[in-house]
Amino acid sequence: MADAPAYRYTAALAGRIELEWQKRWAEEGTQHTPNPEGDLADGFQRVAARPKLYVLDMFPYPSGSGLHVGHPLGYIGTDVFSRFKTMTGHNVLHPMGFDAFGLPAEQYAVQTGQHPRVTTEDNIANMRRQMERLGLGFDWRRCIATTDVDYYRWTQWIFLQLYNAWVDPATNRARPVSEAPDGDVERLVYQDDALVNWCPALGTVLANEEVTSEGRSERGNYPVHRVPLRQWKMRITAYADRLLEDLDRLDWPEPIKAMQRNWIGRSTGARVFFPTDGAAVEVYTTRPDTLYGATFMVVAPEYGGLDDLVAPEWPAGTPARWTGGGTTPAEAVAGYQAEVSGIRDVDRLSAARDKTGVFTGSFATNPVNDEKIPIFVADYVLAGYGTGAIMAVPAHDQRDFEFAREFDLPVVGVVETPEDWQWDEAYEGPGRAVNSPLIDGLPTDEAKARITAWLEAEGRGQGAVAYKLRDWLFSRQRYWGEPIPVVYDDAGNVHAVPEDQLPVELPELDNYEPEVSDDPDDMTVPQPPLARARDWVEVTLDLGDGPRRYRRETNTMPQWAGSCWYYLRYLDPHNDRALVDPAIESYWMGDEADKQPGGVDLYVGGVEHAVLHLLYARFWHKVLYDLGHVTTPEPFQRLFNQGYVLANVFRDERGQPVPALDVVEEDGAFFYEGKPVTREQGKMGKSLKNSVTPDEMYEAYGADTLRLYEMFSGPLDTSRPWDTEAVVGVYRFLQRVWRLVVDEDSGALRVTDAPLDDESRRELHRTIEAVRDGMESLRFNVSIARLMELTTALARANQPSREGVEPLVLMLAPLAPHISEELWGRLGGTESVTRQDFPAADPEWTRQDRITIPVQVKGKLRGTVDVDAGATQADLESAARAEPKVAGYLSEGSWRAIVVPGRLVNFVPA
RNA sequence: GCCCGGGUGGCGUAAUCGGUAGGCGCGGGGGGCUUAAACCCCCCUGGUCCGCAAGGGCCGUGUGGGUUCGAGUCCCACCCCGGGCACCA
Repeated sequence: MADAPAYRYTAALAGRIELEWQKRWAEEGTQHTPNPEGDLADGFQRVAARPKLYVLDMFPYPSGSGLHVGHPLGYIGTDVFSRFKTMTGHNVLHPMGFDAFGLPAEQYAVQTGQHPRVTTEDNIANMRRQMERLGLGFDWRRCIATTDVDYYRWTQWIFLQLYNAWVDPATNRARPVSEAPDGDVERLVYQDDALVNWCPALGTVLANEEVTSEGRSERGNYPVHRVPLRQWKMRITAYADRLLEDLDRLDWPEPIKAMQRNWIGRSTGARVFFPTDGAAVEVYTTRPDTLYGATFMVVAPEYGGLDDLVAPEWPAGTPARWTGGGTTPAEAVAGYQAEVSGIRDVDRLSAARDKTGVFTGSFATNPVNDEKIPIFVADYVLAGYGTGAIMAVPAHDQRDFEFAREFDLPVVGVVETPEDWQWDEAYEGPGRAVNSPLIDGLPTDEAKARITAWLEAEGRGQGAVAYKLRDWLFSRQRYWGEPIPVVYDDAGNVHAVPEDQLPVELPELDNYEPEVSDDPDDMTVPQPPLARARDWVEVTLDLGDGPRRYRRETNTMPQWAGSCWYYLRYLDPHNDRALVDPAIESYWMGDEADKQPGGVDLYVGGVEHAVLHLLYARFWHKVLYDLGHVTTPEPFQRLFNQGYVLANVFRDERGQPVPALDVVEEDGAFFYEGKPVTREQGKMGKSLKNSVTPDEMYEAYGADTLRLYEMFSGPLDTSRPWDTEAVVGVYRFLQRVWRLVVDEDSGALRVTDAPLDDESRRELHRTIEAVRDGMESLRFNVSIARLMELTTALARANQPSREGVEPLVLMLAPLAPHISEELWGRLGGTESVTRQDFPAADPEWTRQDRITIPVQVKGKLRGTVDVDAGATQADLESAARAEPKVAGYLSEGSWRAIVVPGRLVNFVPA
């Protein structure tokens, strides 16, 4: 190393260049993006005529372990794209912030007593340092953290906007409740006593979305129980249709759209009333055409009207199998309810187990044929979907079929089945209706329509839609979250804290203990940590009728709250009169063509947020849109999912990960401390002991090399394994570029002003075309490959031509900004490369005059011919026939030529 | 079970309209520089067969079929890998 030439591009030199330019960028505000007005408007004149472009990353949680090389993949991609777009004449906004509320800092506070704010701010400072060291060109003036009081003040303000709004059925849009014709409307935020997912080990309630299909917490994998609790909810279901329909207008990956559609889960069918001895039971079905096949009815264990359905005693002849061992229906139902709640809930959420249930002792009347059918309680029917009650058609629904088998109930086919149907399962496909007097012979779709019309005419039902989407559980029993800005009076009535009394700040606590239970099955729900702050909870406020005593809400908001609107705050981060100035909002979010929903032009992040974050943010945005606070119906016009950086995970014989760095390979096998270990691919992370930090990479190669490596290892949307060994490839490339400009021994400038020859110039312009294409489509790996080829070509000259080197340096600038700044300066540039125009291909030189055309015989390549680009079919054929290698194959028989001008010639037997 | 992605050299990838498969990088091999090593530079590198060589033949994009003058690319069936949802009536 010591003997390296004095001016070679080494890690040490790269480090010096990078730190120097990072300092200059910060001093000169190179990365600042001006607003059209307000406190960040300085410099707007220069870019006023440019189109705007809003490029956004999903902001990170400020983790204590900082970044590993996998984290910044997307940030580097958006940075390259942003720098490219700036050089092609856009006013580009590319901000960064921190999603800083969350459990880890709170748990650390519990263990150490250190205030979560201190932990959080330390972590933010560290991650920001790492990002700056990478040369990521964020406008840090706009940096926000969701934990900033000035930020969560507006999160609380938005909460109040929703609390004080309802969806007007006349327009299907949110309006302030103050405009409601009468006070009795469904607010978009409300309290509900419904069953919640209580997790004793975490000491909190979780959203459905945070519970796995095994009935455990997504974080920590602890048991979750369903218990009734008074909780805040947001009425996202009021927006289900719009959230579904507007997906069609978004430029998002289809799989993400599909996941959101599936999550919303809209289905159409009918509600049908089944008379009983008491009140009629209403069921929801997507197959009203199978009504004649309904041979029993099932309600959920939590069904609201269940008590009225329980008969005083078992009807004569009730099979023992139906009673669940209860001497009366009431005893049987109560026993069953107890069985399926509590600890059994864990199992209940898992599919594919035997059907269970008990008979209620009562019957309903099938409205189409007046048959008496028994009513059961069973947990395969969910209280939260449809009406919580179903008509069971065992012949045409597999779940009902299994239940009927279990309880020996009749299976009556009412849809024509395929000829050889064996009835060892339900037939769920379409077919003509049979055994159904009102609709016999009709195909399924027509039968549905006909029977629904009949039900409506008879007043026995109506067409209906149902959604899988549930309202959003919005309370958390945690400290480190946004306080919910409501108070309660002595009578327990809810009062919103007036806007002018925001923010409701988090109180200081001595003890952050969330009262976690040692018993993961403990069902007693404790008071949230905020309840400990007595002086804060008990408060005197003047809510318009003089000072009175109130009790504050002690639940906090979920972590999703802050991330629902951060993209709006970046636009106008210091505004203390509004969450964002309307003129600034419409400048950055508006769509000038007015053909698209508008919003963020490019939003890059991982697929893990396909549903939750992206659905919640769309929901809030639509409410803000309805209420006139934003100008677009959607927040994110284009979404792009970056891939992950994967890494080898090595495990010892117990399956424990061992430090990947210390594993050695011998003849294709892997060993750690002499013992064999297994290898697999996984995410990079501390727990898998395979993290590589950016800091190690700057040390060994510099930030530009790291950036370039990450962009070169594959297209941005593809996951790729990390391979430290392969990093040296792009490092060598940067050394070659450096050497084009700088003499390694003397440091002198090597370029000559002599022009390129025509062939080199053609190559240059074709490269420019390809590089631009790769940049536009976020396939930087292709751009880099072409730049490598150009570099090799330019290096062939004794003295590289400035005509080729300057565009090369400019094209490299978005990817490797530091070395490009340095080289640009050495080439005589006086202004930052970021202010230069990206090279444009001259059509004069991308046009090909002579082209090489492949010649095939019977589809196999046998030679090539060089011809004028405009050669006619006849010219091409005769040139091809004249090619000696080809002629050999054509010497016998007669051949017909298939000629595609500009493409190829193929000879086939005539 | 249902719904999405994806299978190209030893490895990461390229070939974006159906038209020369293997460009770029890693790894590997050979050579140069060096007292030596590292760094750096140059050349070769899909498999296989024929040939002293120059050169050439055949095979080859997960498997099997199909469409086409021509298929990594389009169609059908299947296999494997990854992800999402999962009693939603």
